[in-house]
Amino acid sequence: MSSPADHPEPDPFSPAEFDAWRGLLRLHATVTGELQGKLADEHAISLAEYAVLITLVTEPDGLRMTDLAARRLITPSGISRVVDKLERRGLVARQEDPSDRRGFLSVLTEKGLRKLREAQVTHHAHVRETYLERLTEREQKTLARLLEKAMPGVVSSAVWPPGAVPAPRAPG
Amino acid sequence: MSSPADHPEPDPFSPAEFDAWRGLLRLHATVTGELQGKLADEHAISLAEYAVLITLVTEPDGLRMTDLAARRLITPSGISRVVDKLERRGLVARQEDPSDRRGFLSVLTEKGLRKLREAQVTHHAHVRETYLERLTEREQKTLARLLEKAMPGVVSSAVWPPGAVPAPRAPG
DNA sequence: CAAGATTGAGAGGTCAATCTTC
DNA sequence: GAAGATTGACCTCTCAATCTTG
Repeated sequence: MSSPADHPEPDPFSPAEFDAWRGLLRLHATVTGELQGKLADEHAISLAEYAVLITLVTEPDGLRMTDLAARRLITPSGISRVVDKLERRGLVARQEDPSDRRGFLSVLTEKGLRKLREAQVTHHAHVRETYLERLTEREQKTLARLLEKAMPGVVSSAVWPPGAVPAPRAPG
Repeated sequence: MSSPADHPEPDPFSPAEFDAWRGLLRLHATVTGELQGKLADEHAISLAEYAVLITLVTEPDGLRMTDLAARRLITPSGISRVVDKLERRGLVARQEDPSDRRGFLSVLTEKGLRKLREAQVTHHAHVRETYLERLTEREQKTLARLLEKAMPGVVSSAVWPPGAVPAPRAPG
């Protein structure tokens, strides 16, 4: 016969490690799971699509597909399909990259901007209600500082993973 | 013409809110993304499968499919398919629920326990290297306390969502 | 008829292969 | 030949429908 007692846990998590890991997983799954549903019901948009729109709104010149993929932490293949869907709905547009004929730039359209601003109300309200609202500003800052310490750059870096998108090219 | 300036952000996140939300998303995506790859390469197991095994190891009598789904925050449909895969590989077994002939219990097999213990080494090492290791025990506790305050029960509740799994039935 | 579990169809992602341009 | 983008094959999960038992 055999039981879990015969196969002891190798190098188990301490209680503090266990709580910090499980809490992160559960909170993330709960917030994003419900958020997916609300965005789909109220705005007919997925969380992945929302993430693409919110990434592009800060890039008036657009982003190359590969860079957009790196920012969203999905593959070029996956980005190509998300952008396909958004383009069919007129929320983003593909433009040829004038500096490299292999590349395409995804840019937010006027319609995409309006859609983003509508969806953002739902998004922010939900994230606040289920996560941020019960923390003081000081606690939010402490939490962000701990996340940054756990994985340097994860909060402070303008892009993630760091260095995925090069600094703006010097003119000429 | 129109530009983002004409569609101002409605009720935007404060810097503290923004950092706390973005840091959570990025850290989660980075840790779990790489973890998926390592578990697949080294143990031929997905993160969803690992999560099922780690859930069942604490339940010597097994869990009903619906309860297992609630614990893993996926649908009964999804659990049915994951358990199918694990059962074909002999890592879990389905047993008829003696108290309700509609139900089935998923139980961990001896082989599943061995696989879990092997995978756990990879899992814990990765989570420590990319997340827990740069925090002191005190910081890990602070982080867990903040997550718990943000979403009460998310750390402290033995099961999540709370109440998904009923207390053990009284004998008889 | 309600609840537990499963199945078919579809959405959304990955990897490997392909095409075009550097 | 390498890099950027896309497509085909496949995998996993969800939703809606179905089957069985309470």
